[in-house]
Amino acid sequence: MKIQDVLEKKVTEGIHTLYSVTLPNVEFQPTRKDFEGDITVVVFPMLRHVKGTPVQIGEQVGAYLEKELDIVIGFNVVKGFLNIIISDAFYIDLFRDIRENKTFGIVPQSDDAILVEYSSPNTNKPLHLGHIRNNLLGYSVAEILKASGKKVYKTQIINDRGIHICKSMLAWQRFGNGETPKSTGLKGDKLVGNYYVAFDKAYKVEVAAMIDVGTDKKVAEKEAPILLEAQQMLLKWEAGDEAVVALWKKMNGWVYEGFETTYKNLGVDFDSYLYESDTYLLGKDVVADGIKNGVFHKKEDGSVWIDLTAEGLDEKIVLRSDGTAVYMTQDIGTAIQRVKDHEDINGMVYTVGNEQDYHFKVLFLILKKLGFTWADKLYHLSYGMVDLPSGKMKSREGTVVDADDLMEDMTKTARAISEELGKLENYSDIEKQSLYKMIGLGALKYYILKVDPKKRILFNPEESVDFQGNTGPFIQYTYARIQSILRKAKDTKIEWQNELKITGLHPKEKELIKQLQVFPDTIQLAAENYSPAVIANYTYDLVREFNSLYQQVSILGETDEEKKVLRVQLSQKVGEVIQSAFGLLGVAVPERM
RNA sequence: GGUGGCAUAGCUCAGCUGGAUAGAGCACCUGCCUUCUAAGCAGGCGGUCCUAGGUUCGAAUCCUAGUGCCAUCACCA
Repeated sequence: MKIQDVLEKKVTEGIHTLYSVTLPNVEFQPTRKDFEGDITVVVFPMLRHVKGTPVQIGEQVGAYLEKELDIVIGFNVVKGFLNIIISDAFYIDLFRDIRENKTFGIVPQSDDAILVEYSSPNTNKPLHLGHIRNNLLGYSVAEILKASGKKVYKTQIINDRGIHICKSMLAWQRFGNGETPKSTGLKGDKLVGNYYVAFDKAYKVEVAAMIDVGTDKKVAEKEAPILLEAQQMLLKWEAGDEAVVALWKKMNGWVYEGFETTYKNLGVDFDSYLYESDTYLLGKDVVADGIKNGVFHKKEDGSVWIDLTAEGLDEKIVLRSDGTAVYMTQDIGTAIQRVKDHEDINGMVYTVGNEQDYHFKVLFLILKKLGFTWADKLYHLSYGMVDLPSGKMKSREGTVVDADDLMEDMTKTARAISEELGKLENYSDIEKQSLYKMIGLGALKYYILKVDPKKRILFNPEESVDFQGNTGPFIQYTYARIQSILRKAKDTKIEWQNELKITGLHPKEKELIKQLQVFPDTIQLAAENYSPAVIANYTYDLVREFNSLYQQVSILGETDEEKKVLRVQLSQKVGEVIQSAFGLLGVAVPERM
């Protein structure tokens, strides 16, 4: 039983005994560091029910608790705060339980299943820093939900069709000279991305030339020959033209290969994929049904709309007048398809940037109006943009931070720092390389995930991501130090797996146990809020607490055998929790660094 | 213009359902490596919590209005 539950019961009982009043609830908070005590009862809210001054009530309740409970060994009252001192024995018992629990904080998987969508890129250009945030968030939230007891399916929908990929295809046909990833040594997504840029360049030249000979700018932008040709290509694709489809398949294939490499390096994975080329027609049937049911209405020109003005939104198009699908149509179809594919799911999470807040608001509302009861279980995991000091990233202007390059840079930075510190003498080059990557990626992932998802991130490529303080490497470093202790403990044959016989705690040890104790609640909180930042901040606090102990007392040098055993056990458990928490963030931890 | 989000130390961020003197990191300054890894620890400096009202015993937190930044409101994605 949790200490809070025990105390709540006793406080309520005490108030009832002392004042014959039944409290609806009792408010607790951790005792501030500047006061003596472990947990604090806030007396102010009781004043509504009990007559008296906060200090009086606090004193009486404190005395009652001390008399009634063995674990309460003292108290003090400051203004309206009753600070309770809990016995070391309680925390030692608590730690015994925590230590024995090999999956501490992790709730066993239930049948409550949920689908998490993330990444979902277009296939005309490589992944960039914005995608990295999306991928890290989606992956981490999926892992957190899993740890909170849910069954999780990770998925993505790939936007593989449309005018954008046709542009790359056309440019490749024209300027490509048959280049392939193999012939150029380029990653497939990079190669295709280059042609997307090449298209834009050629397009701009054409537009400028037309304007020079007197064409109106707007007309030129709409009628540049290369653009018209790309649109022709899209029509051919939709008509199933063999040559176009073959080219489309070939170039998309290159892109997928490139993406896979990036995902692998980033350490994210998926249980399933959907392609828009497979699903873009699905929504149309639903729209047709919706017209019959009166959810949608057709205008004279043939376009189909939904009126959401009653809900405070506006009219939204769901089908163009030429009968082709818009994004909304596809998303309706995709959602329905997913529910069909996963009969056990009880909710879906869409990891998509906050620029699409409105889109998802409308999508969920439409699905609800269509009568799908599961529409209430959809959640848009909306996150802020990653901006550069110069503003928004724009792929056509070459201001994007490329995902692969960034990971490579982080690895290089990790190498430079490691070499300077020179702690890896007997590591092989391969071991070193994998460690540099682990640290570099750790820095990057933590840097992005520690920020509340809904806040935008300002990323300055000039100032490299930190490796000190509240950072991934700092936490990895602590983990490595712990492993070093455990290796030595093993070597020196300390009987540290034995049952604890200790009766008293160092204040730092107590603080550490308190911090360990809240790990399970932290996972639940992170899951409820879809926020890896909650996990990141928790881990940082835990690690700070451990380092403080580490510097203040000797662990293996402790002469009292029982104290030594406790400290080694504490170290081990802290290490396990770091590994577990970082696992939820998708960050690996090293044996040494 | 309508709607939504954000605003906390020079910079980057915490601050749980309202609770004590608003916390970390970076940067700057001062100590600490013959003893478990100094990517560390201990301490110092640094705040009109955007502004003005309101609710409350109590507001960074909740409500209202305003300011600033961002997004969105297209037969775009």
